[in-house]
Amino acid sequence: MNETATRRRSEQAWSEHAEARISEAGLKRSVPRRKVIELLAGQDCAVTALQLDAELDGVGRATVYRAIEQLEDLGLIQRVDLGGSAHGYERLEPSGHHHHHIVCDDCGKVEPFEDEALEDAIHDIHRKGFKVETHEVTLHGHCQDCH
Amino acid sequence: MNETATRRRSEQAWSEHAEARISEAGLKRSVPRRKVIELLAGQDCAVTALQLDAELDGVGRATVYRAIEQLEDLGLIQRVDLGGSAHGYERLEPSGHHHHHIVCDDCGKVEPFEDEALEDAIHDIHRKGFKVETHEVTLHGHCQDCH
DNA sequence: ATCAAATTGAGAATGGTTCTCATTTACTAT
DNA sequence: ATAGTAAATGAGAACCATTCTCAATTTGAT
Repeated sequence: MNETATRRRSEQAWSEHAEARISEAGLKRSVPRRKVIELLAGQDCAVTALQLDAELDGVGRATVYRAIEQLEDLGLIQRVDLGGSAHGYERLEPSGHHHHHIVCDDCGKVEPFEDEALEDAIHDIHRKGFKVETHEVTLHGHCQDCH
Repeated sequence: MNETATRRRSEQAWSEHAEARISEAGLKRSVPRRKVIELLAGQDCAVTALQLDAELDGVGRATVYRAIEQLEDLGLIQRVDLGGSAHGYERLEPSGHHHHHIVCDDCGKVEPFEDEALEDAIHDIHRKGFKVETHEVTLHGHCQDCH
């Protein structure tokens, strides 16, 4: 199985998972929200609310923002700060598998990366009085083109 | 020497360092910008542009934002995303000493933390084509009061 | 088919940030 | 000191991202 096929299966798993969680939470399965979920399912990295809105015909902007808020509250997506003015959002896989980001502060280019040792170090952090659910790591610097 | 005295000395070192870097960059030493620097120097954790503006009489909002942009470009402060609508900013010590943040996604409470092993893991990350300058780590979860 | 509750879209309102521009201030060379 | 010049400023307009409002529609359970 190639990479594209693997990703397609994971997308499907996530959107089904998301729809199921929506129902469990007592919310209805509406068409516009499903469109938002499907679009998020197909992204490789973070997208902004306005990017989603621009891609979705027949879905109001308010609906996009509302869907994002609900998905975030249910732990299905995560907000990430990639340096610009708008926030990005990306899937949280049920498996826990995820990446972090490296950002060029000059041109704004964003690349995802994964690091096992980093994950281990983060999982070893325990703070009294806090139950940690997710985490976000961003490296800032300059890319080759801007250096 | 107690903690307060240690911090006071570090604040002073930072504001002097910041003023010096401002001059080196060919910028003038203006009174309003100095007020912004002094106020940033006295903070224990991240503050927003609007918080700075509210504290500073006789300094225009635009000046606060301009000062923040310049200080960020010079690597003297760092922007951090702490979950709310506005961005926070905090000093980057010349020594490299810094903390990260743990945020309660329910009430918005923010606590700083430090972790040596985490820093080591981050410093071991190398990405071809990128020169990493700074990094940001945020843990999200629920605090005792909200759990 | 009926009903109540959830959801929606359009647009207004808000909050945070950036821009504009005429005036003031800081540094440099006299 | 003084004058010249470029940087910096404040007030408010403008802008972008986000949230709110509300009447109309859709959904899921009866």
